[in-house]
Amino acid sequence: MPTLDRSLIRDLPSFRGLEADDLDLILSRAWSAHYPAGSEVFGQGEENRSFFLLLSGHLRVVKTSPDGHQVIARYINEGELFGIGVALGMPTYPASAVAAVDSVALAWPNGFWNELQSRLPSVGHAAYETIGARLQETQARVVEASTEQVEQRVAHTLLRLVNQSGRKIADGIEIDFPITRQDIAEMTGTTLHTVSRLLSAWEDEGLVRSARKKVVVTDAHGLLLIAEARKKG
Amino acid sequence: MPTLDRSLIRDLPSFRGLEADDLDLILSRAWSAHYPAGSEVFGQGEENRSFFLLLSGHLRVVKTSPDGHQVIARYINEGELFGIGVALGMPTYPASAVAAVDSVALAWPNGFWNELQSRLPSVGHAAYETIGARLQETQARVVEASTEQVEQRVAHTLLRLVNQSGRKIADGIEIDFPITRQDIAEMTGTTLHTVSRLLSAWEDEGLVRSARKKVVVTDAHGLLLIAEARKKG
DNA sequence: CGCGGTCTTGATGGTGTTCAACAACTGTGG
DNA sequence: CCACAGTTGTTGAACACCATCAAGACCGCG
Repeated sequence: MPTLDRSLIRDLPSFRGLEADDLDLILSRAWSAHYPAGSEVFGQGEENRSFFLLLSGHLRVVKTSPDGHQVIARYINEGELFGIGVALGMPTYPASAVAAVDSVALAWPNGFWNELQSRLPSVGHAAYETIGARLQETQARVVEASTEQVEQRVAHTLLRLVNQSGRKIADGIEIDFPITRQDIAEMTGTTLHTVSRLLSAWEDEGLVRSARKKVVVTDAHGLLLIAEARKKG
Repeated sequence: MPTLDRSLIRDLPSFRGLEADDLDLILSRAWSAHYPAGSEVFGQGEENRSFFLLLSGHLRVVKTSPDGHQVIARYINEGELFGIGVALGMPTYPASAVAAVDSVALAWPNGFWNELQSRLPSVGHAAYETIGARLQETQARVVEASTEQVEQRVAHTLLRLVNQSGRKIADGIEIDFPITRQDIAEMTGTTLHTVSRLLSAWEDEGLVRSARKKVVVTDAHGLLLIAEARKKG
């Protein structure tokens, strides 16, 4: 296997400002793997053995409830760490990670975590900030789920998706990976039927443009108005 | 101010196995404060300056949404760390902490965190495990909120409360602090009316016994059956 | 070309909110 | 010590939201 090149990770937020030696140390312990669209990087409940960094592609983080319902916890974008339960002492992965498109990831053995954290504290720090951001996002979702109507939740979710994984195109911002009505339903706790109706209505109002496995937000501000709408003062 | 005594923290999970010297170091940087029932330890959005450990009492962690809705994120019990956003690099507190009963907490300046983590890694490790457990719990709540009916969510919430903060009494397990229908509603994303109806029904079935600001689970197994009940196969 | 996956749209009904009124309890101040 | 106000809890009735059921259109792929 050819040695991994520093340029792969040099410019990522997690490794910003490291020396060439440090990058080489990190890469010397890493291996890379390709995951075809639809394949699983790790499964919920599996023993936590490695932590990862997504080099290219997009992953879906899916939690399956005891009664078989699927919930999409979040999407992972290029350059993000994932599967870092080792930083929180988790013995197993709490969710599955599935490639939404063909993806490439770096992986390290969990045993490397302590060494990494003590020799390059800035990397550990960055990882904990990532965790903090995700915790906040998860808590925000609890608040949304507890207080908002379906319409507002779907609007918020679309806005989050374009913020985190949006790609600017001619007439708006496109979600950068294939996403179905069912996927959006699993992020918002509703059904694909309701999502379909909402997207149709919003398309009529000129807020979004959608097609098969594709959503473009054409009027983020208008969508925000719906997301923030309060039924009662 | 009299020096804080080692016995205050010696037996807590976070500090298990530390030497007397280590405990003294930790206590030398701490101060303690009393919070009357209903008072705020810190407020959502305030600058994150300190982290805390609850010595006695119970706290409610409350998030207020932009449109004014309150959601109870969790309760803090005796011996638990809280307000440890510093470990995740959070600049402000993401929620408020309110004393549910008269409470006493130790506090440390955030600046002490790095020193603590490097000199006594086991404490840092314990804190990260606490964060991991809370993250998992929060994610479980997202799944519940997205997939379960109100009745199941309330049942799950009661079970979680008695597991985390239950006190065994003659005929069941009592939630160890005053809790209203409204509080339970804010933990489950419903209204106090619905909670009241459910508790009345469950009382008739002999699953719980409730009074003003008080709930006793008398048949945890029966409640679990409701919590796990699936409407559709 | 046929099949499976995706999407749309209508009709119907149930769950749980909302609105409303009142009862029970606690603490306070006269 | 009692009256009163504020908080907490109960219960009924009406309706809104959205899940569910149902049927079919559309699209891409093997």
